[in-house]
Amino acid sequence: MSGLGDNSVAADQLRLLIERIERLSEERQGISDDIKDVYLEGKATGFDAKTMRKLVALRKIRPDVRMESQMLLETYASAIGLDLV
Amino acid sequence: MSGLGDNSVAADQLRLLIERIERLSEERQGISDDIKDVYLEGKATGFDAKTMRKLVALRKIRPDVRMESQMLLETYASAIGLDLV
Amino acid sequence: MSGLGDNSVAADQLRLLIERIERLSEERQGISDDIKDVYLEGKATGFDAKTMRKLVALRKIRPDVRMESQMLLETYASAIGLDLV
Amino acid sequence: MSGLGDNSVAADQLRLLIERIERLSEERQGISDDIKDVYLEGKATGFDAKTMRKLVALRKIRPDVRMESQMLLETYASAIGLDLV
DNA sequence: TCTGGAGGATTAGCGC
DNA sequence: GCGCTAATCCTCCAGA
Repeated sequence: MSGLGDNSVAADQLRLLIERIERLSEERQGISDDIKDVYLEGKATGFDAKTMRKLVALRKIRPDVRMESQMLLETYASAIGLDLV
Repeated sequence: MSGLGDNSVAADQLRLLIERIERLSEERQGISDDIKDVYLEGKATGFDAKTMRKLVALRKIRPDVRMESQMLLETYASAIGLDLV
Repeated sequence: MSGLGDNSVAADQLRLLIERIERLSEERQGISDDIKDVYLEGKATGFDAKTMRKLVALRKIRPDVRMESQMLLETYASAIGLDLV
Repeated sequence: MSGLGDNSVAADQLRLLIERIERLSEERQGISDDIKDVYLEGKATGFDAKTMRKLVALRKIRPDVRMESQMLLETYASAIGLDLV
């Protein structure tokens, strides 16, 4: 047998791996749901969800890198006459 | 003040929401890393990661729905002469 | 001047590049719309759009590769007792 | 027969639809390749591709909408003490 | 309105 | 190391 017939050791290993992944995926999904709830809570308090997402994304970037990117963008924008304000 | 000046109540609320999201996101990222590790472990044991992913995806679908889709696909494939085997 | 001030040569180059990209993007969007229309047409004729998408995706894969993947999937599915049929 | 057996009218319709989609997809892919080339050309001239992509994305947004979003972002950023500069 | 799915963009992993 | 492909993420839209 090639090692993957039913009940073989390899089959068991595979099943266990798949089940571990599924368990972890469920946990992750639960957290994703929690995150969604926080955004909804923010929205209910009057905050704009999209802007909140931008904030979170920006804070993930190291300040120096973020500012460097921003300056480059402003340089380019100015060059082609795009007003970022 | 419009409610979002520094140190205002709203500003505090916003900061707390953002921080909760960041904490949850970190947790989720940790789990994503764990999942990735399981795939790597499977790969190291000789399993094909892409196929494992397909398995996980298929198992998320209810059997009757999955089979219904599969039958429809086979009907269409046969109609245009595509050999699925 | 650093080479990107307004009206500089570099600024002109940048603007031209951006405009070319925008033109191409519009063309591409037009084609995407056409594709969407064909799916809608198929749907109106009674075909299932999702299954049509699967067909298109499958036909992009070389037959030997596709069958190889399918066989591997079936092997794995059988090993963990997942009924694909 | 349910209308999708080989050589039936429906089967022909399906095949034609699929083929139209494939033709359009090829065209679209060609344009995508062209776009990629323009970015490469820009990169070769010394421009940063990522920033160019940002420019293109920003120009797709109507100025008033873009500025409105930017102002909101700055308000939020200031509230939580994030320095956008 | 809000939920799910499709499209597009970004990013990570892989192979050359 | 870079370019390419594949996967994930996020946004947008259609449908309920």
